[in-house]
Amino acid sequence: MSIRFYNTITRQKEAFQPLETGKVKMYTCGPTVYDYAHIGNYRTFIFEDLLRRYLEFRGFDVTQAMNLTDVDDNTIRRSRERSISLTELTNEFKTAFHADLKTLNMQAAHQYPEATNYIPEMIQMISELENRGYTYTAADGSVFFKIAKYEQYGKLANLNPDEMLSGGRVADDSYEKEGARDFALWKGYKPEDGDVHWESPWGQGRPGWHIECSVMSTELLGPHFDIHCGGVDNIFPHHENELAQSVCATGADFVNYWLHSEYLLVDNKKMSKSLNNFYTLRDLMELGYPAEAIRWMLITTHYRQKLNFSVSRLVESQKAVNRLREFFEKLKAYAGSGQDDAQDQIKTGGESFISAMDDDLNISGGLAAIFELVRWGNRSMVEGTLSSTGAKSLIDLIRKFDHVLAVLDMDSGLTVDIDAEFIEAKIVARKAARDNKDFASGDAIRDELVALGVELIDTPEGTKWKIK
RNA sequence: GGCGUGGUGCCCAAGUUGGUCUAAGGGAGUGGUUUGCAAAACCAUCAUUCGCCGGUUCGAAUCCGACCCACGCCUCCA
Repeated sequence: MSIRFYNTITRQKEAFQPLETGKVKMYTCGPTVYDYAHIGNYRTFIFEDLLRRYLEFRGFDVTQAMNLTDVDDNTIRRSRERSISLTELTNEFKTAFHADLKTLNMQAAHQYPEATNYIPEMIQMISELENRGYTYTAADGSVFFKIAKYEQYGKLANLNPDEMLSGGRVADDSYEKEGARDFALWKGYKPEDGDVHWESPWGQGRPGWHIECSVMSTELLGPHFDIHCGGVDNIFPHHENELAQSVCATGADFVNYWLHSEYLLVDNKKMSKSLNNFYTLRDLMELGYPAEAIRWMLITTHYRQKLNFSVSRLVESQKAVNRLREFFEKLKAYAGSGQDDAQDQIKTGGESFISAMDDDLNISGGLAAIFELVRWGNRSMVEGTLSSTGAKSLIDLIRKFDHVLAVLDMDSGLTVDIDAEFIEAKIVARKAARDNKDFASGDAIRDELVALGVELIDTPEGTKWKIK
């Protein structure tokens, strides 16, 4: 059996076959760094994290590049609004982005190419397109890609260029184009661009949005690579345009598998900056929702399924994480001496997980396999039939699963306004009361701490506490 | 107008190349076990039913047709 992915360009699931055996090269569209990313944005990034982690789980050597768009209309406009330089603005949000990735326990990409570091290469690719006759230059020094010259245009998005409506937004476009659907490779300088401009064969200006990804993916992964991902809103126009540029410039095939994640919704509407219905990661953490609950919520709905965000889902997610973590902790503390080495369950559990996840990352099926194992393991521990080697084997398997899920070792990111010493002192006082059978005093201490957001858990190894 | 996705128990959600679905898994609920309390865990229970109508078939959540509803894309967007 092999891994199968739903490929946007063929609109069907296909067996995954990397270009080079055992190695996967993936390019994942990253953020435009003009503001904090919201959790809808993170849904896509976390899907990409899941994809990469699963490929690694299956033994592939993965190379991932994620671009950071640090020059475009939004970044320029925002930096001027704030009267700071473009670099100053984008550095602020690059830093914030990396911090958020860490909070959500995403693996760092191997490369984070930034658009402004690839201007010469972009000019080179545009020149190549010009040489091959795919461009024209407008009076203002802008260079456009002539989609009429590329007969495959529209294949990825499944759009027929002749039937595409010319909406109001096109009329707003102040660049001079021959065809309404042609897109800018290079934008001639305009006063609104301030000091953001570079010298080019077509005069002062700045790159169009799409060219950066064609150039940076080619530079870092080669002209032809395995997987390209992003949110479904990138299918058109961004990825369609990238595909056109790359194929026309290099003459090579571009991407073998296009994978796109669906939207995160709020009240059944797309979460977006323009609808102003978004939450940032920081917003949610300030409201007291741990990062692990957020990660779990985003990861456990299939990536091609719309996910309706709600607070109750975060609460449910936290409980699911807790169930897995409690199981893991119980296994580690298990001291029973049964005879069952759990080999049958480990075999079927592992196989079920893989066969589900191999099918286009069917995470629900994968989780079902894990939780069936959890229930069996808990029962075996309660009944004492599990052997200590069985417990160790289960721990190893859960660790492997957690390479993919990546929640067990997460820092909750939560804090309380009281220090650990205070809590420890309360625990000692409570123990003294309980040793004297003074349960009323002991319970009063428990209640006091609960009111402060701290939960006490009595275990055979003593009383532990956690932030609730 | 063109293209596309989805409607499964109280909530989330898998299953949709027909039978093993007497519909997985998580959360909530209910009843038990365990527990000084709490937490966790375990057991039992929780859809004769898969938006609606009709059809094909020995057999349909899964195929076909019509319809209803929700959402998205058609040059800001993850």
